[in-house]
Amino acid sequence: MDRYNFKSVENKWQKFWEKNKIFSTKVDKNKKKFYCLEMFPYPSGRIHMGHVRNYAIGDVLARYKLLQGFNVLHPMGWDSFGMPAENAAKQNNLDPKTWTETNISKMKSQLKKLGLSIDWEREISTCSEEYYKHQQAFFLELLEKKLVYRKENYVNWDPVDETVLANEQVIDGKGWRSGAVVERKKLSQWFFNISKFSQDLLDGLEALDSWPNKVKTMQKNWIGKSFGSEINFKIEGDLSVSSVKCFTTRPDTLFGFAFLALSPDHEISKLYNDNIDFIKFKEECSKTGTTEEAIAVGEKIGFKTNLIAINPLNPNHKVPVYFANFVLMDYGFGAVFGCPAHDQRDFDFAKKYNLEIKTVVKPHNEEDNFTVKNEAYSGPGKIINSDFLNGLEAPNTSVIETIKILEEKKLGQKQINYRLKDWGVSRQRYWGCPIPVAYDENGKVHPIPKSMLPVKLPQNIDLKVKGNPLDSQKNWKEITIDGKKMIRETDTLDTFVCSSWYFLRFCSPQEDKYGFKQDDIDYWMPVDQYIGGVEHAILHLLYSRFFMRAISHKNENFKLDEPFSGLFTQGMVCHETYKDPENNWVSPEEIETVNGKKYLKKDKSKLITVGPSESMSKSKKNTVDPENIISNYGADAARLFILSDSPPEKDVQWSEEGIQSSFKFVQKLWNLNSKILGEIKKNHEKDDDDEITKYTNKLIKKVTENLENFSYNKIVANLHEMYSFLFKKLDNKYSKKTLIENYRKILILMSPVIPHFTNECLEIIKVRDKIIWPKYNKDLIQEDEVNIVVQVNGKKRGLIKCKRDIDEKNIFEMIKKEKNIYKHIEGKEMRKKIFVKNKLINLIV
RNA sequence: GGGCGAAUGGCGGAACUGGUAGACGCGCACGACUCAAAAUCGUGUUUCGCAAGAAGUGAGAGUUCGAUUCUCUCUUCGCCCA
Repeated sequence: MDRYNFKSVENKWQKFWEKNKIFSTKVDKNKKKFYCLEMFPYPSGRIHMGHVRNYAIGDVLARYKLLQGFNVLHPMGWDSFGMPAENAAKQNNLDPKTWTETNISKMKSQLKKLGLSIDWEREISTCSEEYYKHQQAFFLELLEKKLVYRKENYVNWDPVDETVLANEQVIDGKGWRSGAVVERKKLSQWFFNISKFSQDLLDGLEALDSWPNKVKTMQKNWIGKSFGSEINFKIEGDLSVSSVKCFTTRPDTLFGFAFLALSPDHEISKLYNDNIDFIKFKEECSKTGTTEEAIAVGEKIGFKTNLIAINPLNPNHKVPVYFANFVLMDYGFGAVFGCPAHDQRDFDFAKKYNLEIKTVVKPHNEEDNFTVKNEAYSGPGKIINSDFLNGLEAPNTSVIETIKILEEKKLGQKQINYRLKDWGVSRQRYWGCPIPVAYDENGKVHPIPKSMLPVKLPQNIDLKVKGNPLDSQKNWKEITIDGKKMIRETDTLDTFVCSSWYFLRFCSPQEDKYGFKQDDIDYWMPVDQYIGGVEHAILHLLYSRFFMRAISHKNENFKLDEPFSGLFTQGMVCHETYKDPENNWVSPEEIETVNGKKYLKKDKSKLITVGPSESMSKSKKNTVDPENIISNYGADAARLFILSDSPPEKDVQWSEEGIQSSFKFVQKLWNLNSKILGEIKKNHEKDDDDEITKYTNKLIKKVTENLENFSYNKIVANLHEMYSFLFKKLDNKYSKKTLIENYRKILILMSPVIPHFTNECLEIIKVRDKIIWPKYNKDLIQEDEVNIVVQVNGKKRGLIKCKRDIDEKNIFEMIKKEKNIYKHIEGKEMRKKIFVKNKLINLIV
């Protein structure tokens, strides 16, 4: 038997697809559309196994939908702005643009070798002027709608990268990329008013039935709606402060009030600006990060003022006012009332500064004299020690009742608060989309006129300067608008902005006047299936959902809220980790296996320790290079394996044995193909056509269902079963016509997973003319004979093979003849019989 | 600390609305081919037991004729938020 030459076959079909533009798509209103999108990659220069998995999953779906007759949009592009380009350029004295473009062309050729059904004519790159000029127009549109604004804000400042970091880019108080300890710094920044849509973004989740619940919950928590009350505290003291506003979700614990804590950035702090101790305290505070996590983990410190706050529910109850590092200025009103007994953070603070800890909620299973001891109690219970609030159910009834009382007395009012903050989009970086505004000599903001767009990034600039490279570009910065001299904004946009609308651009990639054509959007959007890593579950998806709302806002034509009607989050690709005797990480390529033991290839005396399988990462050296895999085993084998071992939503373990097994399976399928080819040349006397037709029908049902449910691993199992069935049964001598017809269907079933191989086989058996997804015939799926399980007292005692739809009486007669089963019921009293048609009979004796 | 999810052979994982637990793959063992090896093919492979049989889906309880599947409690792990 001849060997299957994957190299020439894969090359042949990739060329065929490209030359005949098989995957290029146009709007066709007579056809149902399907928009299949995988998250576009950052052009780092090499694809990794995560990409292979992501794009293999998407490609299976796109090809399946194509075969079903959908008009499929399956595009690809590049998320090409961002820091790695700038850093790489700095290190190697290159231009980020050149670096990025080289990477794109490398990665594109790697992706093409995977045999993806992508419409490459729609390729976009976010760092191209054609792309970002539209983004700048969107920015100005949002500015006009007042959805973009500028404000001074404390930011996470990375002193090494000299840039502002988003909260989620700060990990354990350190910059996610540089690892430097993050500082707090006040800067003037551009913000997208995403919080305006908090409720809408929350409500929108309800309708997203085809999103994983996990992701919806994460977004819900991120938006963080909370119900509570705004309270006005009267202040006494020697300063010109009469009251402080604060937000709380637990007004019902007001009688446990022990202190009022203000953010160090609170308005009142200005009155302490000449207090040396306060200045020192503030410095101390700036050492803790601004993330909620940093605040929760870090030590709680306070600065006592000589102000006194008064409990609105009891004017005789007076407590000290502190500045405290754990109070954030942008949550609530930058002030919280401290109730140590029922909030752990307040508890820690009270312990430290010796403040009263008064219990006002008792758990249901405790006596009325219950007191909080070593930790705060935040669970449900009954209100105690609280005068007229005593006895109320906490927190449900008590919160509502307290708010009523506060409102009646005009001391506060009901309020809904969201955790979601406005999105800071300014980045002090060169390699990003320039923000299209300028400032006059008074610092007033002027949008760059549309006629002057795009604001292009200057080229050939020195990236090695400290801070933002654009800031040092005098020639570029200075601009004249309407005869007035102005200075350009030198910050660039967060790259998350680029990825918040790229899926719209794919619908009209060549449109010049605007970011998209309304007609195209009306046809293609929303994305029917979006596929990508769960790491983007919150930000990218939330920002994209916001961006659609921002464009829709005050817009007659554009009425799209949700960009992605279906979402699928795939798991990571993992690999075993290896260490040599000196405890250094070793990559899989440096290892040789002898008798089941792994040794270092270079030095075979050195035994390798095998560690747990972990997500592939360069630092642990447990990566494998997709390009090597494809050139050694072929794209079909790579696709087959990455889909075979685990369900797509879970992590998959890459292994040498696994890819080899897939490689062998392709060869086996090739042998099967040769055998079938030989078989159809013969003239058989006896036909057994029903058998293969029934089998194929069942297979169509299984594969189709598994495709619909993203159970791609089960499809691979189906194909293995199909192979062993056909390979063994072929000698049963099917008629030529039936064999070809069924085999043709089977090849089509396999084609989303291994498209090169199946196209080659379809060509060989000369049935490449009518390739559509096969349908199964329900009548052919039912078996005439079924196995009925016989249970005695719920225990399986045997199987009976009998005709379909046999009744209880007949099956009982048959049981009597089966000695091995009958012995369990012989001579015993029959109490009950449970009979499930075509499945089971349970005899209770 | 809170939320969500998961737990099935040596390993990755199957099992539709409660109805034959372990599909399929890996690994392993034995056999065939071979001077030999690789490749390939065949057989077997949850555990205990020679067998009949018994036990068995993280632990414990419950509902049921029947539970991997439903309910409760607990343990461990993962992810997200803190």
